[in-house]
Amino acid sequence: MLRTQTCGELTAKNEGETTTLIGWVDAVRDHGGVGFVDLRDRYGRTQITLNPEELGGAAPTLRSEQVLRVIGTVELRPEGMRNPKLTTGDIEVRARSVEIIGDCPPLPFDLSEIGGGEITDELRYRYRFLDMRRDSVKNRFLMRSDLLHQMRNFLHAERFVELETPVLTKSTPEGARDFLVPSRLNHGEFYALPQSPQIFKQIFMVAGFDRYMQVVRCFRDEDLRADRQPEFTQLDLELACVEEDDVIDVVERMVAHLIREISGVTVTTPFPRLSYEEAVSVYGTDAPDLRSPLRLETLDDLVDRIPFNIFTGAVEAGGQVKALRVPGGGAWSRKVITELEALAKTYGAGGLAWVKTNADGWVGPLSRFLEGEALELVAERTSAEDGDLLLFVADGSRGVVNNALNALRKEIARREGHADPAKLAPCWVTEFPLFESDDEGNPTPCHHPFTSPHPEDADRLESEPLAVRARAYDLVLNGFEIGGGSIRIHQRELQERVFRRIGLSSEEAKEKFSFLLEALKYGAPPHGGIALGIDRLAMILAGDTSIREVIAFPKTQRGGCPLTGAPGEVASAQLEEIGLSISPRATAQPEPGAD
RNA sequence: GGGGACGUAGCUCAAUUGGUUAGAGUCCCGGACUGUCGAUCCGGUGGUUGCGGGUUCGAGUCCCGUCGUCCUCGCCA
Repeated sequence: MLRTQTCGELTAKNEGETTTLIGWVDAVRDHGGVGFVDLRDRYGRTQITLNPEELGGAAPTLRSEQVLRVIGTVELRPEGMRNPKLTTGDIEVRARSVEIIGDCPPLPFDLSEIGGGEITDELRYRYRFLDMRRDSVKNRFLMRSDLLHQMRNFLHAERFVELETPVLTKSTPEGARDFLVPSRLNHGEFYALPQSPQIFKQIFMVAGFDRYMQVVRCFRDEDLRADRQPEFTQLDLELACVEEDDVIDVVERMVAHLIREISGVTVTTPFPRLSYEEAVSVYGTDAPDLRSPLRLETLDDLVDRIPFNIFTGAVEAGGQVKALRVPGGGAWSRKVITELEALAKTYGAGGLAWVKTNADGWVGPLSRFLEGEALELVAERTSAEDGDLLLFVADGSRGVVNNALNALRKEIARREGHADPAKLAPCWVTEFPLFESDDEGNPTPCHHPFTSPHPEDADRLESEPLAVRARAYDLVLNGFEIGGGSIRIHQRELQERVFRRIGLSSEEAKEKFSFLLEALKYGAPPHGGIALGIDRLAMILAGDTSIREVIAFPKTQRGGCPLTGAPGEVASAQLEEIGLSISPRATAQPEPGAD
């Protein structure tokens, strides 16, 4: 080894020892006759004392982030010079040799975590190797490493088998847009990168592995968001001979264990469970943030007694009227409410109706319609009290009402301090519909086409497909979907009925999924599983609002990698090899000075 | 594809109603200093105001376009 200790382990016990350390220059404090260097590595910081005379006069010029190899003696610091903030703060290393073994130019940005403003993400990711030297960034990746380690330990102890699946696989018709990889050996044909290893893991169940796990990269070519990257990591699980409760049980024991180990927080099990219908009704979303106590109330049955034609019109059009009660919101200004209305409008709401109570009684634009009996009914339904604000969204589309109110509920939670990142509120959402209606009104899977219908509803698959519940469940944490899974279809006959229902002919089904259908013929046990989004889980445990913070080399919103510059053009010879040519439109650059 | 915010020194930011030579901190370079731990003090270098066009006597500031970053709607089985 080139070093005898790390920068985090020398203490008073090592007094008098000779040590050799290697680390980065964290700070230089030069006092002329004496100088100090904080040497930093992954494990900590150690103060080096420099005396120009003892170093033979010609001491090198030291600068931040150079890599130094220091040979010296461990000495106790003089009384009053100790630094209680460092574990190595009782000692210092008096250098007799300092060598720059990795020089470093002036830095493109300030690594100091104290003072200074925020650096733009693009710059941080372009110089991620520098960014990661900062404690706050480094610690996120150490945490993520612990998280994966704890997951594997837990699951291996539960007799899961870690198996791998291909990255070059086959494009499937459903779901997100695939990333395609051209085949050199088969011109005109393409692999697809997996959106998830769904079918492979079901085949592992048919093979009898019984309990499968994999930490696996998945790819979806869709637009990016703060919580979505084109490649992301899942913890993928599948179990044979199980029902919903078995999957839910093992996952919530694991998640409670992870949260305890990583965050030191105890969450009680079992986690709360809500049906999909209940979640949408009460929170306006299938991924509710249970840290906020606010609830939505449906007023559809009261609109006949509220003389406000926007409300009655919404219900007559097949939509809804729902209210959100904000305790204490009576004190909120018109400006704040206008901001909330603007938010609601981004989700397609025509406007935001509201009333509030203050010393003048009920005031607000809606108050002239809400009087007497109507007011009493609404106040009773929403449990409104003096000093409250009531917000109403009415629309002919239930989706608009729920999306807008979910956004308002989250925004209000943020403003009221209910979105404390240290609080962790997991829940399960169950009994999703098996299908939703696509643009043409045809049923399309809510989850994926291998999800088993609820046994009570299976006979309505053909007659009332949209009313069929699925044996699907999502794990939600602080308003983020961090996992989703289901009990799968393990009978070929039922699987073919579902394919038919979503408009896949038996030829198409055979073409796309013949390997699964084939496997299901050969003795498939009942099975089910789940996939957890590791990036999102790590993000929440780190208290962040973007998964980029816990991804080592993330992509920008346009899908670029600031570090490597990917994606990039390739040599024409490479294109020829795979039999591809690029259409001119895609590569045409406006020529400077043209026209 | 749509909406919004931002883009000024390597970095973080400022610049009054459109008005003189675009400033400060930090970094970097030089100097002073034997106990600092965000060392301090003195001096200095550093600018295509993202890019292109327009309005104007005059544009960092106003207008149009474009590029980039971030947030978001659509999209994400």
